[in-house]
Amino acid sequence: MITIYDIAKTTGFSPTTVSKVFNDYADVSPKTRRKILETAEQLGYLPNAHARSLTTKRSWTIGVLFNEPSGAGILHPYFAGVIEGFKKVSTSRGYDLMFISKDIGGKKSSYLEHCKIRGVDGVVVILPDFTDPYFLELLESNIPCVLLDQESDTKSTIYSDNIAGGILAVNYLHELGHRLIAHIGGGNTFAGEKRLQGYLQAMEGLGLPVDPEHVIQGSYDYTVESGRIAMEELLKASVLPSAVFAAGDNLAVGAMMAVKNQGLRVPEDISIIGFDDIEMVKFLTPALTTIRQDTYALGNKAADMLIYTIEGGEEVQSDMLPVELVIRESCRSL
Amino acid sequence: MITIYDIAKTTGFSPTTVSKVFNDYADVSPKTRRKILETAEQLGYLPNAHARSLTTKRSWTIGVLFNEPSGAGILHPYFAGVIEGFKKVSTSRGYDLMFISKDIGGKKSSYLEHCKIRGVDGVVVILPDFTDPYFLELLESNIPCVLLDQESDTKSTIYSDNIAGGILAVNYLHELGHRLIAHIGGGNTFAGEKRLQGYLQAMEGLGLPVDPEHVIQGSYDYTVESGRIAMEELLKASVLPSAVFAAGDNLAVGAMMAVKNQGLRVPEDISIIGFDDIEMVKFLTPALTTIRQDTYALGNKAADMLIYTIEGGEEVQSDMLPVELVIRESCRSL
DNA sequence: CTGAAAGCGCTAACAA
DNA sequence: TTGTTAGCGCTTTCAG
Repeated sequence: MITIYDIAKTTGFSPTTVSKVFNDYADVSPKTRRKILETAEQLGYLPNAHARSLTTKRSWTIGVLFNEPSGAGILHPYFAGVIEGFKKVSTSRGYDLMFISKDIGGKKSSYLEHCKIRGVDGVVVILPDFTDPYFLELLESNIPCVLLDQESDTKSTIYSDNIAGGILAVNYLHELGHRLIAHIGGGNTFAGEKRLQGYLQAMEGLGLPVDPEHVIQGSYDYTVESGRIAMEELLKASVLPSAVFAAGDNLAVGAMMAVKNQGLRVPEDISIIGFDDIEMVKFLTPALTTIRQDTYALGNKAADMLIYTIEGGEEVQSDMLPVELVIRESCRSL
Repeated sequence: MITIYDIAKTTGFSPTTVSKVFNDYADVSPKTRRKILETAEQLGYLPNAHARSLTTKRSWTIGVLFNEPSGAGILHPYFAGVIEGFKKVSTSRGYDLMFISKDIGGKKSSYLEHCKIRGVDGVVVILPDFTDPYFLELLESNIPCVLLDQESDTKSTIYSDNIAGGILAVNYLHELGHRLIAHIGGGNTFAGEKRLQGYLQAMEGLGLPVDPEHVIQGSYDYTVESGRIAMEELLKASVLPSAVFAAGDNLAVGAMMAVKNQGLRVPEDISIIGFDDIEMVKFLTPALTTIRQDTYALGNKAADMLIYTIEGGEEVQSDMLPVELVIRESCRSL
């Protein structure tokens, strides 16, 4: 392995000067800079990130925290989209991404400990379950964080305008003539609660009564299976809704399955609208009408915020991105 | 930050002894071991991974290389499934995962350089394009690697039995009575070529002629769009096939779209079989018949192999996992 | 069973 | 503009 000492030796300068060149110090003459750069090239020198981190206390690494227990994790398009967007900007700003789990060195540990051991500069948190004590511990630490789909006074946060999304969905259904509008919720999650709130708010604004039988909670991990179960429940209601707003596309897909299994049709018998606009839903029959959230942009923004904090920004930031109604075929006009 | 020096000071032992405790050396008396562990706990000591890596030349980090240009990357269920499986075992063995891109420190660089700078212990490669010079450079290096869907003499490899999958698909179609069987290929990729090979082999075995007009290549990144385009091409053939075997589920989905857009129906007019069994396809109408590959198992195995190499295994390993026909509704009996 | 000393590769005062 | 010195936190001989 070639080190700055090797470069120092062959150029005749000191290691310090060599180091200065690689750190863009101004007080190096153009001539020596050139010479050092040249021989570094010739020798095939590559800096050692660990050594650098040891002295500077900066690792240029960002930890990625996401849901493991559910197994949905990385496989869920929401997560994947956010990470994709996040990676794009963090990479261009010089940071690499590392997965942080509760496992480290093959032993169980907390997220916070894992982060400290690895010396990450900051962490992006994409956890649906915000009651996890290890997550809470992280929140109370002074590690730079950005939280997705979460609210916090101490850490920066970013999320889609879930309430507006819920309202958008209900209003659209109302415009189509629907009055009996049910909701399949995203369980005990921030996004789920906001979407439910949007639903409730819109129903009230429209003067539509909410039948308690028409509000069913799906599971926090937004699986198709959970949507199916919720819809089966809904189909047992004394009065059937004519439309349902599902808090996630997977839930909506599950709901469509349940409807079909029951011998009913979407949208002829029941209209369904989802939330997310994951890629697959436009290929369903009927293609799913849904509320689109821009996961890629969410990831971009999250990275901006986190890097701002990492690089000394004091302000706790928060941002909300607009959502959009995407009309396809799963909702019919009454 | 608490270091082993702090522990040494408060316990009265030397830093060396403290270090030995954390490295499970046998030559420490149970009593001192206990005392050191206790005060470490009290002081809230956490090891510093960078410092450790600097001396040991081991980072307990595995680099993850995957396709970025296509943008499909992490969003593709194949990739996500493999990573999920890979992460599971590598994490339990004490390794963390880091994304490796061609960007480092905000500047362009090669994969190999990025790996060396970060000091990863090994890398898992999931790149469709095996002509990428930076990938080749990595192959020629002595960094431990495991390659997915690739063949190599110098690095360990793992993939599904793509040829058998192709054969399975064609034979199934043949059993259903199909004779005019077309193929939409996965382009210039290892998996794509093997699947094509399986197709050709089966056709020949069955004594079915292969109409050149009936073999169209999709793009290497297996997108829905590329499947749609390929199918449109196929629909212009002088003789229409009664069935098509698509080398990937996304391609199959695109093909289904094209068929529908043309006013034809699946499977009444054309039967379609895919490859992968990504989650969404069972929710399509008709639900897609496909060849399932076990991406999670692929990831598990890949991690086993890579860690074997990292930890000193000399042997270049290679493994092939079986695939399975999943019959649903997109192929009809003639 | 314990510890002293050296060194991993790099950066950061501070002098010169 | 350049170099000396010290040190980041840890591991590893090797000696006691």
